[in-house]
Amino acid sequence: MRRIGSSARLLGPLPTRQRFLRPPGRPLQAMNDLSAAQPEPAEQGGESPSLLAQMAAGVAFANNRVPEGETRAQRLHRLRHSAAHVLAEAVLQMFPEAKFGAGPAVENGFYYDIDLPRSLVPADLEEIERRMKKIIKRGWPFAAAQVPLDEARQLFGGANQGYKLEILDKIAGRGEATVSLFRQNQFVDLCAGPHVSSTGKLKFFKLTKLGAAYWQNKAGNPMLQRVYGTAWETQEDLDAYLHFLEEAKKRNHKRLGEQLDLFHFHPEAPGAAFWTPRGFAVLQTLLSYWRDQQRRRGYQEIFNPMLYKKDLYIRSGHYKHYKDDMFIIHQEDTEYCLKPMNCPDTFLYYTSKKRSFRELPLRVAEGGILHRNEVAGALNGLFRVRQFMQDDAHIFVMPEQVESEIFEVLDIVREVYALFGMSWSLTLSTRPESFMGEAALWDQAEADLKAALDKTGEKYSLDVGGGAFYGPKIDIRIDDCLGRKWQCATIQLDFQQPLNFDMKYTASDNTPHRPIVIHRAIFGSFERFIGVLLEHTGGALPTWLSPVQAVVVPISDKSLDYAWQIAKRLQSHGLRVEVDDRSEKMGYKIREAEMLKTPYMLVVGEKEAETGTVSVRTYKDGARPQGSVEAVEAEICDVVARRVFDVEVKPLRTFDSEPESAAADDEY
RNA sequence: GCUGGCGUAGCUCAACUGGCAGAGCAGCUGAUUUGUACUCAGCAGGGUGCGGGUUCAAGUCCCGCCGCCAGCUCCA
Repeated sequence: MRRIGSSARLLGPLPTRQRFLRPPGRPLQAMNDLSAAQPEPAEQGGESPSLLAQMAAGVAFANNRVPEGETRAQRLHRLRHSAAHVLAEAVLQMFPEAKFGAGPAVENGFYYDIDLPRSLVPADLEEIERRMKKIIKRGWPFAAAQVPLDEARQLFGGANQGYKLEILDKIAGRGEATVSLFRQNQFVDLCAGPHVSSTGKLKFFKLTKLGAAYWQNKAGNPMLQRVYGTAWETQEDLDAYLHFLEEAKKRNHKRLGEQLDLFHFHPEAPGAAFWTPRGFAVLQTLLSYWRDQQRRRGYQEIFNPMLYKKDLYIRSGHYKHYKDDMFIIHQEDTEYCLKPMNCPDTFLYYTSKKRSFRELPLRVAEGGILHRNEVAGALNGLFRVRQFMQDDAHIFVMPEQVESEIFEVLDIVREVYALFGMSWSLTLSTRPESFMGEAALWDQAEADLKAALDKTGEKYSLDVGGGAFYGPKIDIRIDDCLGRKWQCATIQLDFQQPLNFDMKYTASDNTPHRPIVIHRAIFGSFERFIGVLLEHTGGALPTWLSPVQAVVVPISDKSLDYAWQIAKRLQSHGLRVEVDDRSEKMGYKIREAEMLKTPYMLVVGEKEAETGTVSVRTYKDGARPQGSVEAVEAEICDVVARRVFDVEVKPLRTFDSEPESAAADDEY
C-alpha cells in the first residue's frame, strides 16, 4: 500500500495536497453497465413513493427545527447539506436502484457519492438539475425523526442501502442508541442535520462537476460516482462563485505555460517538464535568486550524485518505506536508485569527516534533480511531476541552537513570500502517538519551535500529534490571489537520521555528541512554485522574473539600427531584451508583446531616433509619453535589482470566509 | 493505481447516423515601411496517439496499450 505525496511524513519535505492509495487489488464495482434499463422518469416530481419512502412510512417525522443565531458559514453549511439531499432525491427519481454513500457539505458547495448502475455523463447533470429545480419549486418541508438504531437498520436494509448500514455500524460503534433521519418528499436520509425548513429555500445552486471517489475514501473500496454542486444564499454570491471558477480556469498554469511558451510536456517523458528558452529563463532567474539568498544567509551549496546503490536508502529507511515511489535501476547484479530526496546523500557529506561544534550550525543546501515515481493518475502539470528540483537544505545543529536557527529559517520564509505578494499561514505539528526518541528531547524541541514562532510575531495554529515520527515540524501554506492555499514550505526537525547515519560532532569538552537535523524547503519544488506563481499572477510575472523583460519595437525598418542600439545598451546590464525586427506593423508587434505579457515595450521610430528617446509602454499601465533612454534604463535596472513585485494581482474574494452579508438573517 | 472523459497539422478546433480529412492562428515566400492589441497575397503542412480486429469502406465501431484531463481532501 502506498500513499501519494506522503513524503512530507518521511524524511524530506514535499508539499502534499492529496493522497491516493496504491490499489490493493480488490475488484471494483462495474460502473459502465449500459445494458441496465433506464428507469421511466417520474415526471410528477416523485409523487409515486420511492422504496426509501415506503420503508420509512411508519416513521413519525416532525417539523425540522431550524437553529437560531448561526454564523453565515453555518447557514451555508446547512443550505448546502440540504442541497445534497435534494440532489440525492433527483438521482433517486432517475435511478430507483441508486445506493447512497455520503453527501456532505464541503467548502463552497456539496457533493453526494452514489453507487449507480451506469456512469453519469454531463447531460445527466442537466437532467438532475432540472429535477432538483422541480423539487425546490414544490417547497417540500424537511422533516426530522429520531429512531432506534435497529429500526434504522431495518429501514435502510429494506431499501437496499448497504452503505447506510455501514454508517449505522460505525455509529453503533460510538455507542449511540438512536439516530436521526431527515425526510423531504420521497427521500429519506440518515443525517445529523440541521437542514433548511423546506426545499424552497434552495434557490441558488448549480451542479458543477462529476467525479469518482472510493467509498469511505479507501482505495480498494467500491468506487462511487460523486456529483459536485455549489449553493448560495443569493444569486450574486452564486454568480461571483461561478465567475471565480472561470477565472481559476483562465489562470491554469498548464494553459499559461503553453500560451506564454514556457514549458511543454511530452508523452515520451510523462511527468517531466521540458523548459523552453523563455521558461528556462524564469527557472534560472528563480534559482539564482535562491543561490544569492543562500549565500547571504550562510548556507553552503553542495552538488551530489543522482544515482546511488540501494544501500544508502536501506540505511536511511527509504528503501523500506518509500520504495514504491523510487525509480530503481538494475545494472548487472547491482540495484541503483535515482535519488528521491536530498537528505541521505547530504548526510554522507556530513559524515565524510570529523565535525567540530565550531562548525555548527552547519547549513548545507542542495538543489539537485530528484525523481519520484508518482502514480500516473496523480501527475498534474508542474504541480505534481516525477522530476523536479527543491530548494532543499539541511541544517546540522546542537540542541541549544534549534530555536535561533528556526527563527532564521522563518525569516527566510517571510523574505521569499513577501517578494511575491503572498500571505501565508503557519502550523506547528507536535509529537504523534508513535514517535521515536526521548520524550524530553521532543518537549524541548517543541518548546524551541514555539519560542521561535512567537518571536516572529506571526500567528500560527497547532496540530497536536501531527508531527512526523522522527520529529516535530512547521508547515507553511501560502494563499494566492484567488484565496487558494498551497503548501510549499516545511521545516522539520529530525532526531532519527542522525542515529541512522551515526552523525557526531566533537563538543568543547572533546566528547562526541549527536547533532539534530533541520530539514527545510521554502519554495518546495521550484517547478511547483512556478506553477503556483503563474496561477497567482495570471502569467504576468514581475519584471525581474519575466522571460523577456523588454522588447524594443521599431516602427519601421528605418528605425532598426536605433532599436538595436537601445537593446544592446539594456542587454549590457544583463537584462533580457529583444528587438521585434519583423517587417510588421507596430500594432501587430505590440499585440504580440501584450499577449506574451512583456513588462516593457519600448517603441522607437524616427522621432525617437532623432531625439535619442524612447516611447515606453508597460504591460501594467499602458502607453507613456516619450522619455529619455537613461530614465527607462535606470527604471528597469532598479526594479530588477530590487526584485520589485511590479505586477497587479487582482485579489478575488474568498467566499466562505466572507463577512456576514446583509441578507443574513433570513430564516432557512 | 482506480472511475469517467478525451487524443485529428506546431497550436486551437471542424468532419451528421462508418462513405473524397477541413479551417483559423503559427510557419515559409513575396508585396507592404507601418505610431501603441492582428496589413495583403500565395505556398507548404496530416499513414487522425500506438498496435490489433470488424467492414466493400474506419478519424468514426470493437479489443489492448500509451498519454492527457477531471475526480479519488471535507465522511450521518
